[in-house]
Amino acid sequence: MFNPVDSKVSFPDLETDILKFWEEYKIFQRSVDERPEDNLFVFYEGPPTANARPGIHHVLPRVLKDLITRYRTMRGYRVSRKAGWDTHGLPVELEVEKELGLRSKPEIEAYGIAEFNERCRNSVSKYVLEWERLSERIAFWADLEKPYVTYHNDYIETVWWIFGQLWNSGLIYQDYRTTPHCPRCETSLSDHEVSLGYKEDISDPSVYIKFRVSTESLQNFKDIDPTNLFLLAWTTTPWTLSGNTALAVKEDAIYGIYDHEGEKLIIAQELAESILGEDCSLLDSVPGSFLTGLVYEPLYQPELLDIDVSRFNESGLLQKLDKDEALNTVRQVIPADFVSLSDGAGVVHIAPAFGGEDFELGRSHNLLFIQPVDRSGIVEKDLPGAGDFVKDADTKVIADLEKRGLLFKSEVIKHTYPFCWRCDSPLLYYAKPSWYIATTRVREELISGNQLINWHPDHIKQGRFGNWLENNIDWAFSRERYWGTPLPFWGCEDSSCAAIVCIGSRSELLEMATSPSEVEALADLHRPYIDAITLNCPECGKLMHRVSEVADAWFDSGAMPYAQWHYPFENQEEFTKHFPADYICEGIDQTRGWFYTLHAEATLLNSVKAIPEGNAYKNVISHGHILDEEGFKMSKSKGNTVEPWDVIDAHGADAIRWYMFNVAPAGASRRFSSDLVAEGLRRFQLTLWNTYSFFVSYANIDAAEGLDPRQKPTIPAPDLDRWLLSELNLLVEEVTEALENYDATAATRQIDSFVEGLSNWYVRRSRRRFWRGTEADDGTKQSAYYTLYMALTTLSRLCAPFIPFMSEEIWRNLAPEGSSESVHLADWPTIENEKIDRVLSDEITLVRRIASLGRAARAQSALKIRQPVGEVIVVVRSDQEKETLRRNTALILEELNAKSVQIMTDVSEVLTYEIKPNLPVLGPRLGKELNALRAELSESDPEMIVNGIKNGGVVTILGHDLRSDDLLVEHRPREGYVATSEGEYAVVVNADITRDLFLEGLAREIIRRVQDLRRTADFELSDRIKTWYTGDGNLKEAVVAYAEYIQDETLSIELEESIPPENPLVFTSDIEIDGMIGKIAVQRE
RNA sequence: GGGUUUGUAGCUCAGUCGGUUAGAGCACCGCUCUGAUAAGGCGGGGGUCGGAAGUUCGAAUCUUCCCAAACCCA
Repeated sequence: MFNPVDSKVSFPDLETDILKFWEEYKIFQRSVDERPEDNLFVFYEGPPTANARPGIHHVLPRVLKDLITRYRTMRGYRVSRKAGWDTHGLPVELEVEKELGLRSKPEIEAYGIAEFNERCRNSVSKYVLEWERLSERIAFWADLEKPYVTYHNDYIETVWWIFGQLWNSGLIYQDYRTTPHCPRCETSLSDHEVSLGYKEDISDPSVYIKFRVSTESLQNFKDIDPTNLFLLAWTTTPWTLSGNTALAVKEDAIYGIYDHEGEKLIIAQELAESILGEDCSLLDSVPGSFLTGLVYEPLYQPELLDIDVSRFNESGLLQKLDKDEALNTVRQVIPADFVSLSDGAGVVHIAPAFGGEDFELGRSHNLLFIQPVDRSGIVEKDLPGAGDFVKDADTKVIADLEKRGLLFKSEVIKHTYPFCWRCDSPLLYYAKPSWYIATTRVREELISGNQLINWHPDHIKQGRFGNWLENNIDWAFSRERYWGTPLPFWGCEDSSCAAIVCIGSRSELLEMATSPSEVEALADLHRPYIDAITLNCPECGKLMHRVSEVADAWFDSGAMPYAQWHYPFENQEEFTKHFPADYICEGIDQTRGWFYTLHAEATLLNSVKAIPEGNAYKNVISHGHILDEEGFKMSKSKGNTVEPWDVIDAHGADAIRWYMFNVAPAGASRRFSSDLVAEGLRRFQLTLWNTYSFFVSYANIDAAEGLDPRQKPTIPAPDLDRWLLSELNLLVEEVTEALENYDATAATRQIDSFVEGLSNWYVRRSRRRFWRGTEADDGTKQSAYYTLYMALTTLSRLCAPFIPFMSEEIWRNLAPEGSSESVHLADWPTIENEKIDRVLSDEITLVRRIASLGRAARAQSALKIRQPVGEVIVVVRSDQEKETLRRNTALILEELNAKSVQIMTDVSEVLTYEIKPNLPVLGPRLGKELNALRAELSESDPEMIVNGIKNGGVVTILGHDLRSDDLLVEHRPREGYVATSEGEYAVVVNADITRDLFLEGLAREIIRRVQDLRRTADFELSDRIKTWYTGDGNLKEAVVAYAEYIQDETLSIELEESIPPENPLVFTSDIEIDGMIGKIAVQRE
């Protein structure tokens, strides 16, 4: 006996029970521990940040991770999965800033870094419980009890070790980079943050400035008089003009030299008219390349004002110049591709300290680098607008230039400009020193390593990820922030020594610290505590202080394969065994995120021989995003997230999981739809559940007679059973292949279609075998039970990784004696090749197709299904198909409720033909003549052609010899016949109803009414009854003629023609069938 | 601005080494069946296969350009 199964089930309740079972019996732990230690499948968990509640969009990656790891477990691998939390970084700091009402770095520092970081630490665990609760509820199995946490000291120490390895190999250097900088928060903004703060219609100055060309450089400049010759440049940021160190032109553009009110102006010819107006004359034209090298007089010379001046050296690094060197360097015209002729003057003002393109140009042309504005945006020293914020300095600069006669034109434009999304300050593009890892030095290794990664979807490899690696730039990994892994670099306080050391471990720190006891007392490696530790300079013996920056939190995430084990300080063996990962899975946005940082750090460490392998992972699913109903990404800030608990409480976790796998391939983005979750539940889960429930209820009835579904039948299985077992094994094959290929969607779609066939064909066709009593058994009942039992227990294992709860429920109830107590401890089903019979599969497909056509034909006949018909004629393509159907005659008769069937390959009396050219064959052969042939074919007599090509004959049309392979013959019903056809198949129904058929139809109507009455009376399925009837002569005749049939079908021990007794135990109903009136009654025996 | 991906019925998706009338599920309408089912069956409406041009006997499928969306980058 199995536990009774209610067909009405609440999946959320069921799942909660299963969760208790898993917890009580430690099923997860055992699913790991019971697998052999030497057969590992390594999974890495990409750490989420738990500083916000998890949304439905966090469910997808979790269930994809869980699917593959569960599958591998069942395949016999030991799959340890350490959970992890990503805890550092700006998003965390921003949350805390918001909470505390802090608006800038000075305010944070005034508040206190220690307390601030403490708040950050608490904030990241704020929602850990929520995450754990959701993870558990959706059956995401991971070791949540011993997760790795990026803020732990051990984790930080491993990150330091990595820095140490890279530093020792010279892969780390310091350089400037240009970033969008908020002068009020005094920090760089990420691109994402910048894009949050663009504003339209911002008024800014639009000024054209005259740069005087110095006369010394004009020896050979055409025949132009060098006096009063100016280059005309345009800018919307006059405050950057003091940082100007070059002018850029487009080499292949034409520049004109114009006489304008006695001055000579150089400007792109294309733009001249719009800027100069008509009040000018063209003196000469030159290409931009002719201008390069021209020396011009600077507008301002900060080098005279004790402002630091540097210059890019040959290695592209900035080198500070002394005053004389600075004064001896001229400013020149240089070429640049990015010079636009769509606005401005075609001459671009270059200030390397204040723009990304400018900075790169400075580097490639060894320009001067002058930054007379501090990080809070205040102009320095004696420049115009000194002491003012840059935007306020603009008007003073303009006034100054006007006074000096160097302003050509000053206007105001409206354009789009970025502002800080937090404090609304205008952002400045500002070059700042930053720490870099020379990833470009291992670019070849990054690219060749990528070739070994198995990407899903595969276009990521050469597309997104491959392109990113091809265009790799050095990794700027420092952040001027507080809550992060502190960079382990200490610099000598003596600027003439300027030595830098990198600390690779706590013990090294202890060794080099000026006060080892302070290091020993260091309970937290974060700022500000670490900042207090000083070292003795190994070069000069003076004090060294830590640099102020922390590491990019992405660096932490990429360190996870090592840091999760505190490698190399501990767990060397664990690390070796768990590197690289067999499988990882994250969103498509991680291409430049975790997928890259993992790959980069492994490649770098391998290149310095710190680890034996250069790839951190072998297989990866990069999944698309869950979008909202409008197709936009879900995010907390947009407020368009879906609460996962609502969906779970309504439909259950299995339903969500199934939806995630089934609705779209993992790589595609999908709009979340609760309706589709419900649809999957109805179509798939409930169908499977009801099949299961059907099985259990009948098996329990028959158990009373000693029937055991687990018992292998002694007689050979009927075709239907063989068919199901064949389909089942094909399914095992397909699902296994799909999962080996990390294709969840293909797998679920196969399972879906199997369950459809199981329920709507196998069970429907087998229902009577389960239903009839053992006394009527022809020996195939045992086979039916056994077959369905095999299907359900196999399905339970196949479905276990997808819908772990329902699979568990089925397994726990049905699993054979001695099986593992959880399906998740069981082994993946093996393919029994000898059970696969593809011919049989094709045959049943044909039979189902013919049955479907037949039902359509019957529907057209306007006869109800209960009314038997005399004959159907089935037309198929070949003798082989004819034979197949002949073997399934009984089945077709029953499906179509017919008395006899004729199976033919040619029925010209009732059908006519339509002849079509077989295009794939004739197309290549005939080419252009195909159209003429088509026309001719539609005019020809189809019967003549069919007769012509019969038995290998040839028909000649328009000079072409056509054989049967060249043509397709389709059937059309002749007028007056009820028939349905599809391609070369057709079913014809003879709609003549004889008296006998009519009575049988009536009998079936009566049976139906009795069954209805049984149900209204709430009888049990197996209750035997007594039945009374009275009525119209036709009805009586039908009952008499088909008494035995009616009794069998309705389990009526007695069938009596009389007025039923008045008795509360007797249920009576008046009936009316096509105007024939009667009465029936039933009573339980 | 660049790269990658996607665009097929109201919704979610199949289908593309070029081939005959572009399919399925859901939703909608009609009919039907029912002693496992929240179901099942049969039929119907609903598509310029994102748009345009080209190659070809033939294009949802190949080529080019354009449009839209998502993601990444600038």
